[in-house]
Amino acid sequence: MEYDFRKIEKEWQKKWKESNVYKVSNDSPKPKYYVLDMFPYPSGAGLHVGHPLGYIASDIYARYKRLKGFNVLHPMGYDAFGLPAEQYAIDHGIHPAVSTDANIKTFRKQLDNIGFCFDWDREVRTSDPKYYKWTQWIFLQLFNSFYNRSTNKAENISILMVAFEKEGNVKYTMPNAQFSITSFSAAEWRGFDEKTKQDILMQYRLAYCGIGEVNWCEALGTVLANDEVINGVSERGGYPVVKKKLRQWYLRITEYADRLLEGLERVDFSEAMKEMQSNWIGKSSGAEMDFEVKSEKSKVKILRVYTTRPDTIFGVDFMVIAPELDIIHDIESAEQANAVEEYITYVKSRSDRERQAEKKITGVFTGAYAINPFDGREIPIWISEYVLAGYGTGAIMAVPCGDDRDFKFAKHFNIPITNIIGKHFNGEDANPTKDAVLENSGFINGMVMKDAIEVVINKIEELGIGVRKINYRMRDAAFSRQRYWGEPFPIQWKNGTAYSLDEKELPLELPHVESYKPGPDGEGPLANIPEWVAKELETNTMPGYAGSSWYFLRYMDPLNDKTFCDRKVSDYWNQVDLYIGGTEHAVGHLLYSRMWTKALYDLGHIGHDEPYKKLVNQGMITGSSRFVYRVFLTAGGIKKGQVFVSKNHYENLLLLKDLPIEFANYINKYIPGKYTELRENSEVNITPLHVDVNIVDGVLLDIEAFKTKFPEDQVHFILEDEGTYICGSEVEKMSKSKFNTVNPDDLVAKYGADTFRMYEMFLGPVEQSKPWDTKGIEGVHRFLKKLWRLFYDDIKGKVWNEEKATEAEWKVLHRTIK
RNA sequence: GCCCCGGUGGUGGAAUUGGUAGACACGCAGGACUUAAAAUCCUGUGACCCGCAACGGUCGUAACGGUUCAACUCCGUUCCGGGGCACCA
Repeated sequence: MEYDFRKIEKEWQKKWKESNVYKVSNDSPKPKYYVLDMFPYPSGAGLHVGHPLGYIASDIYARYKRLKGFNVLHPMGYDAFGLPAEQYAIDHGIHPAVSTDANIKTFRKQLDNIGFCFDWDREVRTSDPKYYKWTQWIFLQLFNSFYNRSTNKAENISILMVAFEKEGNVKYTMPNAQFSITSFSAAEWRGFDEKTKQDILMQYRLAYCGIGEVNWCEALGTVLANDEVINGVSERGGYPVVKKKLRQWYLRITEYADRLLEGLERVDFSEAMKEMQSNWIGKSSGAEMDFEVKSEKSKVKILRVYTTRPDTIFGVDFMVIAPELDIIHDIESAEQANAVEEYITYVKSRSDRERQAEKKITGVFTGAYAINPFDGREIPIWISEYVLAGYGTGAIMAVPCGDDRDFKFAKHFNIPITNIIGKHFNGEDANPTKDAVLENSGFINGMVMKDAIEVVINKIEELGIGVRKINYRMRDAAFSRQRYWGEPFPIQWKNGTAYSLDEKELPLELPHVESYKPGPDGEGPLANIPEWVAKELETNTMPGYAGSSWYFLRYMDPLNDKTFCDRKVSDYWNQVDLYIGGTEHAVGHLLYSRMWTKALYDLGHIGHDEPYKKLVNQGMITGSSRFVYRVFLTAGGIKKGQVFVSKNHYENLLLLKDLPIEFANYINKYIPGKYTELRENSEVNITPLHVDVNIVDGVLLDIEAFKTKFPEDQVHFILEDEGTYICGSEVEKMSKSKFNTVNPDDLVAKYGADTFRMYEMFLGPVEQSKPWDTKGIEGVHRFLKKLWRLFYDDIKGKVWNEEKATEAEWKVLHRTIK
């Protein structure tokens, strides 16, 4: 009785299905355990062997926990809204809903093949109106909330309105300092018209609309979030991204910066992951500090800067303002005005991309001076593109002996450098140390720098010339896309004011469109639909991360049509105990879903404020590409023949002078022309070509299989001495164009799901990235056959019985397990 | 440039309050079975040395140095690989 995996697996999969064995109840006396995979985007390409790695790992763990007596929630679904489906629709005229549905069917079939123990009754699709009804509902929760900084949580906006009626906004600092009205009394509030009131409330909402500089990608026709832009180009497709001012929806994630940071201490994520997130949040503490300005116009009296190093105050040799700041025109001298104007024009001409790619040292003197409040020194005020308008106050105090950028700037423009750290500064490099003893530093002379920081902050607060201040690098997250294939906003505009739709009107369904072309003025395709526009409905749609920010909650209670997830149910399942997925979502999905969880927690909809207890990041499975080497003679050569040379010959060919005689003979066989000619003319073109890895065994090419792809008479081979063809190899990303993808279906068909699953796990640690190599799968398959034979002999059949095991047998068993 | 993680046989990896390095498995080699091959079973398998053999010896955890009776494990320096950040003051 041999190991007939096809029969075995088919039989069991059928049994599982019939008996609903993986159906999970929300009502169980067993302790719960929640194992979650990052749900896939159902792309048209289907699964390759890299995708199931994490699913297999989580599946094994889910089974383990189930056997250990836990009630295990292990669901699967689809992140079905997104750009590629829409792009495909534009190119092929197929509605995204149709192509997405077809893709999901393929995915499901492939997943079933591998024999996962998902509870498919809990499947979710983010593009399903029954699902996005609740995405819209949660959006409205955010829209109708503000962040109360004194209670440190999200609260309903009505609380704010009551407070405004009573006492204005004294107790509630407006998060947006740029807004035209930042403080008002109760009387003033009552005097405002409806539109002004709504505009003010918008400045507080956790989901808000505003005009902002956004990352606009012309090629994709949409706005992208910061984490979707890599080095000035779009993450998807690598298209140029420019800054553009547009009306946008945002999530006020900055209000959660501290809690997102603090929460990291309570979760089990890898250090690398935590670091990525905390870098992204980028908390820094220091002080804002005012400098008196001395300028011709004397319009502006104060320049406010942000610094993390108040201890270096006596080393300030110049100030720098970001070129975008309006204050520049109030302080520039008549003499410098032209130069300043010229410089601002130059900066405007530079794209973000250029600014990041070539970090040139540029800048111009404004003609104005700042006064150091501690020693009265006059400090020249410059403007330069290296200071960013969006961070801190957009102005800095420059300390060239301690900061590399300031140092280079000072050197470039010949600004004298004050040394406040003695021998720690060598005059050739800045030294950012905090451990030096201060010199030339007035009242903090002789102090160690890190101790002086506190002393100086206290002093400036005492003198009333500044405040202690914490800054974050993280910005509010752009939350709208000028696209079709996403959740519509449940928002209706009336006289330029956004109002939420009533809950009863949800879901606001995505209407059918004929064209996916963008609407006018940078608006999305929904702006082309007259009925939509007539109702003044929002024409933007939500970004891809909207649906994925809360899907782990919907799995708990997927069919509920009264609420997104019953509170009793979410209290039972609570946090995801084990979450498995790739690192690419470190600062996107993971941060957003953590924020949504915290907001839902604040508003009392769920009972926990961190969604994932433990996160494991599976490594990427890279492809191992194989190459054949094609030789063409470009002059007087063969007309239609192609010669494929094996690897060793290829390497020799690259070193023409080392070409062995035997090889010259080969060439004579297939290529007209003498070896010497070849050498002198070098009119030979050798091209490595990707060859389908599925017809290569290790590095040995299946020559017969290869020949089927080319007409026999046109293909010649120059083989190794043993008569084999050795391919070249290289590790690359797995992709169809590189012919290095391996389809799990083929492997499952050949070896069975158990072999395939075991082999994926055998490849190495889940967290590690590693190249796929089918070579070792035979060994795992043999191992499983051996295991099978422990129970069934090929001839004798069943070799086990139900007798009680002897002590010796128990020993063997446990030794084996160990 | 800065930050984080890692480096043990041909391969995946065992072994750390410092105490027999390489468990287990894959692969590979030799043998058995077979007309032959596959499958299967048995044996061997870090490198080197001595010996008919049993036994034994030397080296060995990226490299070098240090602490220790004792180092894969602790410390220092360097090299290599992977990942992240990159004008955030």
